[in-house]
Amino acid sequence: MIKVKNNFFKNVYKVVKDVPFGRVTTYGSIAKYIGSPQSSRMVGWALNASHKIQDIPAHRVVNKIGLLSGKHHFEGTNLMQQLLESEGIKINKNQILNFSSIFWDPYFNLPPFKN
DNA sequence: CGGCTGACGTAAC
DNA sequence: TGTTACGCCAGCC
Repeated sequence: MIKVKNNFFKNVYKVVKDVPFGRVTTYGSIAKYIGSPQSSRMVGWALNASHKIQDIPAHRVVNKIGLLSGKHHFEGTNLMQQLLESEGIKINKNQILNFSSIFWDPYFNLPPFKN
C-alpha cells in the first residue's frame, strides 16, 4: 500500500502551504524540491488544480525571474498582485521587486524531500 | 488509444 | 543577446 503516486500534487501543496507570510517561491524550486527539476510546468498545473481544493497561497508562487506569470489565472486582473502587496511585497509591472530578498527556497527551509 | 495543452526552465543556436 | 526548441507529467478531447 505504498501508493506513492499523488505525491507530486501533494508535495506541491505542502510546500506552497509552508511558504511563510510575505515570502514567495518559484515553480522551479518546488519542482526541484519534490524531485522533478524539469517538471516545473507540473507545479503550475498542480496549483491550478489547487484552486478548487483548498487554501493554497498560489499567489506566493511565481516564476524564476519573479514575474507574476500566473496572475492571469486569478480572478480579476490584479488579485494576485494585491494579495502579494497586502503581504508587504512590492510589485511593478507584474515584476516582484527585491525578489531575491523575499524569495523563499524550500531547499533551505524544508527537510530534503520527505514524504 | 493518440495527440494536444499547460501558472516553467534550461539548453542550444 | 534574443529567439527557438525540448523535456516533463497529468488531464482532457
